[in-house]
Amino acid sequence: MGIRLMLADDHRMLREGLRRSMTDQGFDVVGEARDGDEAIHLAEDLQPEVILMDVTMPEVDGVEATRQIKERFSDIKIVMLTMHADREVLAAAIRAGASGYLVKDCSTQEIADAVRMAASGETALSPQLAASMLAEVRKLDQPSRDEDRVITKREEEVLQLIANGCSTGEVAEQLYISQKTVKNHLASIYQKLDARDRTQAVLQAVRMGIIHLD
Amino acid sequence: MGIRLMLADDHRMLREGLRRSMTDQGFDVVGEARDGDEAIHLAEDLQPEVILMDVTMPEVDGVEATRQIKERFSDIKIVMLTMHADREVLAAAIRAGASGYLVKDCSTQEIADAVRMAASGETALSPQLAASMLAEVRKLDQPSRDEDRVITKREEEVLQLIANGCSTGEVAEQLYISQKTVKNHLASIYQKLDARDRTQAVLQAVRMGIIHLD
DNA sequence: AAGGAAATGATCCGAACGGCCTATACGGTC
DNA sequence: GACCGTATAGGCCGTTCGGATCATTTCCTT
Repeated sequence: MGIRLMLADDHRMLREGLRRSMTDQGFDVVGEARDGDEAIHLAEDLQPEVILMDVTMPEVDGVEATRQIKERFSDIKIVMLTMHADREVLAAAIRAGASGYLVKDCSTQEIADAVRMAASGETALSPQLAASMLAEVRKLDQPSRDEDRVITKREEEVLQLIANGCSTGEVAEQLYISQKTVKNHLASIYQKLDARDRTQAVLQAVRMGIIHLD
Repeated sequence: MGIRLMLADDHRMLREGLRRSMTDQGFDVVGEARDGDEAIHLAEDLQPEVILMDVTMPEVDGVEATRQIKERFSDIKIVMLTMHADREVLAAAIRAGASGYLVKDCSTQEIADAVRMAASGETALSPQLAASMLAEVRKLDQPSRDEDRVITKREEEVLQLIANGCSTGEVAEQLYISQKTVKNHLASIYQKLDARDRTQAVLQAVRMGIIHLD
């Protein structure tokens, strides 16, 4: 029999397609998980050689599931699947211990190759995510590096709290700083984001993806 | 030969899986498109009976592509595929003229059934999106009717201008009304949206889809 | 004809906001 | 050691904001 493979994806359509493709490629698909939690438990029971794991799944996402599985069963290789080439997610996946990272828009052959490479201990990245990225990723390994950061971490905290509905005073309380400091941070934010009040600052930050709406 | 089917999805993996599944189910897969633009052109050339169209695609999204295809070739049936059950998108898809709406987490059999139903003029919705939704959607079909409108048209104008960066005075100028009236509208908005200041009001309105970020 | 919602407008007032200036402390970098 | 950015904090001041209350007109529905 071929390499013992397990699938983890919350979309049945994709699981079915993968199971057929991978079986045809000579792999032994020993199980399918519908979410990250199930993936963790099934990995323990089935002990597959390689797991093809989707990034976005209910309950526990693929990255976290990967982290937990690699923590307990470090010889299980995990190839991540994702819809879109996202550097942040790629970095997180590599950090979590993934042996590969594939964009779903790749051929059956490419997936099969990646699984075989993973099984033999190599790392496979989607052709779309060239090797050039790898270096960058290693560098960018530290959680949200300081370069190209528009506003500072503290300013971001302030802005996020404002977006969450806090007033200046409430932000000060939550961060254990004075109202004046909060206003200082805001003034700095206004400059950096080219905003003239908190409303514009928050909107601009949302547009730029700096902060998130609940 | 079976029903002439065309696929439109930007993920090759999904296209390959679908092509195999649908071919097995007796359909005649006559073409595949990688984005909305290609889907529109291929639909014209191939004149398929049914198109399985992903919602999220580059260039032109599935909903817009559906709208354009139905506008010119109203007898081509389109079944939308989506990753997640989203009422807003569902409503948009139905408005655009889609004959079906499937969540990707459904079986090959369900997809095949939906395609057959679409071909015979019926509307198929994912079991996950019960028929109960349909009524709601049809009701909500007219572009922003007055009922169940949270804030009035005027209030919406005010809020949109605030979101665009206007101060109270600037809103007043643009709408040819006094600052006081703007403040009155805002006060009314705060009540309705459960906000205590313009920042929260705008954010809440964005969350609710009442206003849009540039 | 009556009632109600929407849009318009006003006054008063306290609280919040934003601009401006200054200052200290800490951590890096040159 | 000097310098720069960040985080902290204070004061001052004029502007803006939001709450409360009230009035007028128009339009739509009852």
